Amino acid sequence: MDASGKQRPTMADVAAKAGVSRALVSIIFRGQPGASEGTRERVLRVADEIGYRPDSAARLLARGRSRTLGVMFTVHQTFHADLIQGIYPEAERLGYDVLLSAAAPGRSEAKAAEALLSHRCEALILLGPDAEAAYLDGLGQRAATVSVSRRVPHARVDFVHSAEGKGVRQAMEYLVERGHRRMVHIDGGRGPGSAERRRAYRAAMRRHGLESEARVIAGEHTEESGIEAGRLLLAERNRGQALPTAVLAGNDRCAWGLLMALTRAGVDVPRDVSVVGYDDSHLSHLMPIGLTTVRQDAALMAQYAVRFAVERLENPELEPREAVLDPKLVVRGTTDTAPKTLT
Amino acid sequence: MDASGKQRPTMADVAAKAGVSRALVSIIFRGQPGASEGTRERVLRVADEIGYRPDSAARLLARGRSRTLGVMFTVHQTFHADLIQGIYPEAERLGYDVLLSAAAPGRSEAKAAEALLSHRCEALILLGPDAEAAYLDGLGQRAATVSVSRRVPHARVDFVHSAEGKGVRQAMEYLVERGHRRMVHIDGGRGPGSAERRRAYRAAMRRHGLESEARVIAGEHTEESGIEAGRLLLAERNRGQALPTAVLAGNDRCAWGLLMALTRAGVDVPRDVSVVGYDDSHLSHLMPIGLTTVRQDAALMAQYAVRFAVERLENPELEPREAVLDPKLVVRGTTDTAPKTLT
DNA sequence: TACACAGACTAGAGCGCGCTAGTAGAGCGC
DNA sequence: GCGCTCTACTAGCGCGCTCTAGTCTGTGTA
Repeated sequence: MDASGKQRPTMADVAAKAGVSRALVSIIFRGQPGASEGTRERVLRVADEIGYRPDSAARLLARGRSRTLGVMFTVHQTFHADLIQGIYPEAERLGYDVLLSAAAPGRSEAKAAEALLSHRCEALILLGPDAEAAYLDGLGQRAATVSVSRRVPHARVDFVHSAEGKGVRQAMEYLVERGHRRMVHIDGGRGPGSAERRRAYRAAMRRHGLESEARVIAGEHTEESGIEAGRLLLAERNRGQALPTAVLAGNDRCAWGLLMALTRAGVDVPRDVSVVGYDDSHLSHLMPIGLTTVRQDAALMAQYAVRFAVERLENPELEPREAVLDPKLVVRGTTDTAPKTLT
Repeated sequence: MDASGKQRPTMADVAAKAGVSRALVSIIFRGQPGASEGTRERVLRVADEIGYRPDSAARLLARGRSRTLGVMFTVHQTFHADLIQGIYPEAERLGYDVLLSAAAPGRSEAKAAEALLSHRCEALILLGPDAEAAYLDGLGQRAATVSVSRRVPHARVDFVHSAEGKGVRQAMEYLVERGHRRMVHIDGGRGPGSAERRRAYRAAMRRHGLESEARVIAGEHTEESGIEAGRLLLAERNRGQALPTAVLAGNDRCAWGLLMALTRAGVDVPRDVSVVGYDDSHLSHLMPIGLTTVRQDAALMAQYAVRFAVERLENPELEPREAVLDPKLVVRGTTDTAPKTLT
């Protein structure tokens, strides 16, 4: 508006125009007591008129604290999107700002994390981090740090995850009850939670006397991985080997890929093969028949992550904590009783 | 390290410990000339020892400029993930920092954008914004703003998109050449680019004398939408109506949903129905047979977006510009010649 | 010897805000 | 009138950095 240029207006501008001191404007914008109703309204109106917005860099510099949470996620991980969606409201509720930084092919987690730190995030929430434990511990020393889905032993890092074992167990019980015996697991490699899921799968097979049937196909938490596993199984079938009657995928993305591969090859899911995912990422309920999956409550995990971060901020001496959320098998359309075949 | 507490070390600490002035440390950290090689090394070593990291809030406050680009995206839009991945390297190349802010159910685009602005982003890159043109124009007045995929007429906003018309035309030509006549379009509602795509579809149908066959099913750029359209078509078939021989989806997510719906119902793609997507988001090549789609080069679009933002920053007087990238039909496995049926 | 001049370094103001320590004035009891 | 409290407000320092305008050497030149 001013001919003076496009400089962004500051608190001083608002103060001058409203005929009060800078300090009072500050008080008003922080919602503190100490200003009369009339002045408050007038100042806010003036601020609005000249388009004033608080400068969070200055604000952040002035009060020692930034009240900002940094969230590191990985591009293309749909479950991360679910988590992010849950992080915003909880952070807002507690009066914290949220900054996002993505890891991607070509952009390491370290780079993403450093960016957050240099922007003065007080706490880091790492979604399924893949970096070395030593590095993550280092982050934990520098800021309140919460890891979601990935356990980081012996590190100053809080940990939020679902009870992977329980989830897998539920899925396996469900399948066994429905007559499945030839059940394969596509694992998630070194992805978050996959070690536990793998272990639980093996334990479940053992418990039902199916050790000889147990089979883990090495995979990842990606669609590619599911497709590849599907191709592998189909190739085996073409060589005369029987398909498994059920597949427990490492996560939903993997299940999704597998599903595509099987369905496109004319395999009927769930008639011929049952498929179970893991995550209940927002896509899972979309498919016409829906993906049977183990639900991790993203919103709740997000809430815990934010609270852990904030509580650690308020009390840095806290010992690293762990939140274990109970996952829950969500039965949809990709599972059925085992096909009647001779074993 | 110090018993004095966990205060994060500042430039003054480095200066004191290295026995030089704060100013010199600043010079060194900015990589400016004016310090001897020896001092430079020593200071950097000391800084490393005490774990000093520049505080970008203070830095940003001190120099007028933040050299930070704010990127607003929508959670769960896979194509946005592709774009983000492309934005980082280009921004880094030009010496800019990147901050991300997500719009999500429950978090409006305005909120996301304001967050970026208050963190002093100098420029905004909006990925497929959905807000009102007037609001976006407002943003354009306040910061260098680039919209990707969504045209914002009469607004102070640069625009990067692909030539939607061309892409659709290529797809339609391809289908017509292969004998398709009953071709349906699932549109993207008011999603970015969908108006143009819809227009181009209609024009193509007209050009081939297929006006009477033209049909647009209202949709969105989501998997749900594709599934729903699929259900609609299947329901029609069950009432005796013929399926279309080809479907042009509003984007890849929609195509993906449609594909699931059709395949699950026993419809063979591409034998019975050909499906074409739009975006070439990173999933499209994953499916076993791959999705035939119109490629928008995400990396290139990201580059343009970043450059536009930076150039506008350097020269605010610039008239709003538009980058139109040529899309390209990528033929994969979801399209085939039209089934031989009597029309 | 005097003087310019480069290179290496420093003093100190100021970025926009938060916050502590105040002040001015109204209202009240005595 | 005095002291007191309470509300409404203000002065001004300091957050950690950048940047302008220096100072202080040592060296080359007349």
